[in-house]
Amino acid sequence: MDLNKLADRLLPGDYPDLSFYEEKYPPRALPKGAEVTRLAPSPTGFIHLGNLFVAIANERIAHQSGGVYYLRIEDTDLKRKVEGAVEAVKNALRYFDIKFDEGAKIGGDETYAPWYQRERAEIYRAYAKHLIKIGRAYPCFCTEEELSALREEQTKNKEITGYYGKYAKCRDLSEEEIMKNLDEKKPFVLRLRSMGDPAHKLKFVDAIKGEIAVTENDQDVVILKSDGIPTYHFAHAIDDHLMRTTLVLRGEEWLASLPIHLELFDALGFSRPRYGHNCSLMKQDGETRRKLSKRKDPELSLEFYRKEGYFPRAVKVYMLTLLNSNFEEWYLKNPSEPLENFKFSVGKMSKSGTLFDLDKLNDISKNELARLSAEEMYDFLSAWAEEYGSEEEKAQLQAREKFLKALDLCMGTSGKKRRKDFVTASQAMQTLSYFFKLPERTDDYRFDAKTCGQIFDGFLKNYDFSDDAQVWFAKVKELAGSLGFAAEMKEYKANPDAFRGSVADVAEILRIAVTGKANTPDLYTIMQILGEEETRRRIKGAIS
RNA sequence: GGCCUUGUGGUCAAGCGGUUAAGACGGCGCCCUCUCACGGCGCAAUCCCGGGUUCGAUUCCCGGCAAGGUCACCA
Repeated sequence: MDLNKLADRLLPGDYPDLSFYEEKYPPRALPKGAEVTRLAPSPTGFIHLGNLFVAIANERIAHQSGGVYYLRIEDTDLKRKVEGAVEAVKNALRYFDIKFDEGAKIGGDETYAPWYQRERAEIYRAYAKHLIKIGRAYPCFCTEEELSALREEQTKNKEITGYYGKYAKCRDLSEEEIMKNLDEKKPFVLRLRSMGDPAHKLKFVDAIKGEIAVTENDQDVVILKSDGIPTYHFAHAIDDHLMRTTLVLRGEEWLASLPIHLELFDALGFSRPRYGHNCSLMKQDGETRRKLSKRKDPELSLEFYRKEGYFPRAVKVYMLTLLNSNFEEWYLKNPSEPLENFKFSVGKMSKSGTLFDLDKLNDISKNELARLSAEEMYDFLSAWAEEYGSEEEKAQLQAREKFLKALDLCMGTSGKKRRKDFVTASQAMQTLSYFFKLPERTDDYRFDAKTCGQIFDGFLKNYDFSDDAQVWFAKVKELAGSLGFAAEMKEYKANPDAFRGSVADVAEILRIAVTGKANTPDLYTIMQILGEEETRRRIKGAIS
């Protein structure tokens, strides 16, 4: 068979010689050891935690080695394409402080553009034509019905499914048959003529998993779909070669197709990049654990974290602690160093599936927010409210001075000890709400109305807004004593039966009256922030 | 089902032939304390199972088992 003729018939037109592309996209001039990595999402508009997870690893490796990190869009499947998705990806990653050097909607060096696979169709076809000419690709006219019938039969016979060996019907079509099909305008796909043998197992060193066994590929996979657009596998080989990627860090779900990629690189005459397959984020679901799923798990969506108001750095820190097991210890020892100073290593990435732990994230979030000044916290909350806050919350933030005082109290920014009251922006706004209006009581009075009334009356009678904290508390103690409550906790603990309760109970009743809650930071300061009028109004209102 | 990967407390995990088997989160208890938060101290809890190899296996080998991934003209 005249392969050149076949190639011209299948992919008519002039395509540049392959050396053209080699020269157009030359090896990158980078220092020794520099890694070129990428993030290559498909534009579905849904960017999730798993993307962020691998994105951070790729970013760290590129940048700490003095290499390049780029964004490529895998838009070969138009069924999945969503308008504005690329913007969404870019924005989401920027929110979490992941910076690209070049790529789609990024700008930067255009040498290796275009970054959209749809715009690279000519390149793929040129290589596909080459594969036809050297006998490594052939047209397949099988219909989807035929293919699924084949699959069914194979399944029934407990055979391996797919297009391979004797099942590859179109693999050995004669020239006449091919031409006849073409004349009849039958649609076709281009398949790889695989030379692999699954009986051959090869050792392969994965950058994360270490030495693994790979079974040679023997599937004649589709490389060009009937619309002339490449499949992922083919585009991956060509793009990562031409964009001069040195390390392909990707999710573990790709491990199964590694044999295909290996064969493709070899068939195309490309040297292979290194690969690292990282574990996916899992979630406990009843008895078993599974991959985080888009439909069932809102916490998979990055939007979830923005909406809840997680501090972006906290999410990043959590990802880093999952990504590199020694990060946490380093961070504990070097809390004020930039995160970039941590020596990230691919080899330390976890081999096994990691269960996503919201408790752990929350703990990290608390710590991260506790590092902020009141002003920084205010700015963070304002930015969050701008996008996700209610009108009421926005109005509360308008009272900046008062808000800062409340933050100062709740964060302990002017005391010796920092408080860690805040986990997320939405939770913080919720927590702070009693500074602006008396919320519904979340805790009940543990004493009868008469006792409470006595406490309110007694407090109001002696309350002087200009008292300092010591005097104020002395008065509360005095009030407690006069009503048969222990003024000193020590006395109470020594002999609880001798009192109706303690000064703690008295303070609690006042606290609930003023804030609706049994637990808050220092009540004196809260009253100072509220002002005398509001404080009195709330306590009076509590007398029923 | 085939192939691949993984298997240390509830979770994330250190470990790499001999350890009282780190640490962090969570849980529980105590202290501090007007409550909470912070902080301090402490407790409970782990090497998937079975064979080897070895003076000695969490660690090395083999075999099970379990979990996960993947088997498209989706990525």
